Amino acid sequence: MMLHASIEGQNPALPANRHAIILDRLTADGQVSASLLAREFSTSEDTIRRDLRDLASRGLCQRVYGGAVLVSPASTSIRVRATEGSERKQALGRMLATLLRPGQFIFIDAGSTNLAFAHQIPDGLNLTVATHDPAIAACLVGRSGVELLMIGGKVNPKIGAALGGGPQREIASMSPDLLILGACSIHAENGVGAFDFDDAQMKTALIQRAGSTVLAVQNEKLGAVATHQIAAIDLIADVVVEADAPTALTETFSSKGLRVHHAAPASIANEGPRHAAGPMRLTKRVQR
Amino acid sequence: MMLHASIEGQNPALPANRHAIILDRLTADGQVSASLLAREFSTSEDTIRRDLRDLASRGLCQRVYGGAVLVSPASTSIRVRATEGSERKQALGRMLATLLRPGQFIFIDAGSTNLAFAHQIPDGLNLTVATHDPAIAACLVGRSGVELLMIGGKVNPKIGAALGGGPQREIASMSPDLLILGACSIHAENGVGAFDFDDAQMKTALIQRAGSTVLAVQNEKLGAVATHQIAAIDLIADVVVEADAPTALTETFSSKGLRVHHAAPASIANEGPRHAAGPMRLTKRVQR
DNA sequence: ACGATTGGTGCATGATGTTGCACGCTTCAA
DNA sequence: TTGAAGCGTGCAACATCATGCACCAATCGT
Repeated sequence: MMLHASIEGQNPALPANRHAIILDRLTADGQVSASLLAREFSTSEDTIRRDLRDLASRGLCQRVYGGAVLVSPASTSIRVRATEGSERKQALGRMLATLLRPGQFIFIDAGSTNLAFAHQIPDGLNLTVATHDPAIAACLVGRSGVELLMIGGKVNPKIGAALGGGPQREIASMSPDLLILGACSIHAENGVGAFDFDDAQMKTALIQRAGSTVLAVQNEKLGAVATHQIAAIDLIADVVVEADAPTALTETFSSKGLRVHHAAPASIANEGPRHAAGPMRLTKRVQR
Repeated sequence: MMLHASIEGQNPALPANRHAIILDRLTADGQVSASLLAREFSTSEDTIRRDLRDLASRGLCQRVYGGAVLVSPASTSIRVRATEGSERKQALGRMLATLLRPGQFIFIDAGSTNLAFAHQIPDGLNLTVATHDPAIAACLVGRSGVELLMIGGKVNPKIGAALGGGPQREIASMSPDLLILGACSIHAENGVGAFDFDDAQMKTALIQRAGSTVLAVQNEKLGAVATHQIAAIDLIADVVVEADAPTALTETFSSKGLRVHHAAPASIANEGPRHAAGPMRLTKRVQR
């Protein structure tokens, strides 16, 4: 860990080395400051920002105003993560819900976006729903017109769902009509990826079992390449993107034969769930 | 959890990280003072107030005059909050939590009382927790010091948990130290009962596997007789009752060899977080 | 050897996010 | 009831960001 002894202000680090050093600093301190790193490497902040953008696109860190932080600090629970960008996730979830057909057997993959989707599932569709995410299951318990199958196993605290050999054996006997695939990266050439090994294995197995697969992605996941590849892009039938998704990327998907669905803009419309009054501060602190 | 080492008065925390640090402080102490935080981050109180407003708008804390306090344990989903509700169940859950020992393997049966208990499980006990209730699992996901085993299967909408042959086979290989048995009836002569056939079968199987069984009951369940008998009363080691439980009934339990634990009265139960002693006095008056 | 290409870098600019302060109002404690 | 502390809002100053562009060096093909 003492590889990169750095004299303040005089570090001739190679570009590739900067990434490693930044990651070290990140795991050590949980955060890095763009301006400090720039001074340390005696480079411009633009270069640091580019590095950070690069790392973030690989899922290795999360950009914030002023620098970057660890992807999922242990202190911020799933519950906190679920509150981030909720309007945009709800919009994606609403569009996903329109793809459902009565009587279908659907499998809902883990993730906060899919949890938002689960809340939007309308009643009376007589669906059979399977999931390995306890939060999604809890949200669907007692919902009329939903028969719920819970996949059990040891719950991975990072992903928030049951992962491993047991769950994979359980789904081996299932043939869902539709798979709602969870948050991961998607790229026209490199296909679909995930950031955790067990999660990737589970997703791979799910895609193989499903009759059709639909994927909802927020803008920051578009065009990113993750550490674990899951499937080629032609295994995905539909993709749901945000209203303001860059057309340059969505066109690469449709040219590959995917159906691209745009969610409604998550504008000021859906403000009301909690305190209607009160000057809420809606500024997002996580960069995109 | 010690990611953000902070030198008093000189914390170079990134703006976005303040949220995580404040949440840490909040869960540790149950309350935070705006002026103290401002000094600690060497920033103005305005910024802290903005942060607090932001967190509160996401339901992660509750603003009070002078700072913020932990949101009362109802911060999960709306559905959960609806079924949870009563302070009496929280009081029972708090007493149940005192019966836990570090390193134990516990199984939590289904039910809203047990969900209230799950919220009260303290951190750092290094427990292994198994449950077949998705709501309870969702509440424990990502909790530090908890290894979570989810029992899968078809979820019974009435009970809100996975029931049937599959789940019973899964638990057949488990030997939990402690079983937190769910809401059912208890009677000194007729033993313990439940109101649903599948649920009763599950509970029977659980009791047989568990090293020890504890049962928390609200007053209305005391002395009642349910439709399906589960076990003789001597299979229960501990029973937790409400503060004002009729002594006539509790004495019949203790005469049978059960340890009877009385929960704190619900009226004062929700007063003050764990650390009563604090230099600052944040009024409980909630801001709007 | 030589020109074209590529990737990395720094700078300028316009846009966006954040912070501290002033001011008037509300709440608290004595 | 009164003084002090806390609070919300608007605003201006400042910091950070994304993008386009020019420049440089290394690489590659001819």
